[in-house]
Amino acid sequence: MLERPAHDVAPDLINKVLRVGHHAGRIVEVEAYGGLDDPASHAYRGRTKRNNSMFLGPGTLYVYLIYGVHWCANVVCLGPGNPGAVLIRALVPASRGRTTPTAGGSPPTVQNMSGPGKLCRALGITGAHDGIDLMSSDQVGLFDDRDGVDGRLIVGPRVGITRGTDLPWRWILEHGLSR
DNA sequence: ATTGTGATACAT
DNA sequence: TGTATCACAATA
Repeated sequence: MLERPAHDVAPDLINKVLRVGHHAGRIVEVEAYGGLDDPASHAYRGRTKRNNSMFLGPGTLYVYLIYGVHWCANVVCLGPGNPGAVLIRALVPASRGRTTPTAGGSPPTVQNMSGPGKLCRALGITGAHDGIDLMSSDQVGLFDDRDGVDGRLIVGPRVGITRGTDLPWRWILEHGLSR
């Protein structure tokens, strides 16, 4: 499933459910990032302290801080010698737009999960989750519930980058954020 | 040759 | 605001 290039895995993550603790969201927008071949990837210049979890193998959660403010979450693909990851850019509440009432805080909404930084805040993802194995963790999980939002996939260039802008490695579920 | 440090550019 | 990179200094 994840042991393929990120640009191959990315569209397959659409409509999968990402769960963190008692919050969950259905993936409706993703971007793929490669390794040494992709100048926009954090792994482009090899292994560093920050991108270390991109090298831990498929199923690893790679979480990094952007603008010194927002956490962003990626699902790592491929193996240690050939890093790649899928940036999760937007979610909608799981279970057909309704979320189970949670003890305390209000459940995530469409609006507060529409963006890579916002979704991490909504689900409570922080640097503490960097490097977690999605397949074996009981705190975080990635699921195919064989359900999802109907719609076409819109493919286009990645945003917020200065290099590698030619690659059509962004996938958005049409109407995903409006249902 | 290698390692350290301060400035700076920019943010998958 | 954190990080990587670059230029250059210091070490040896």
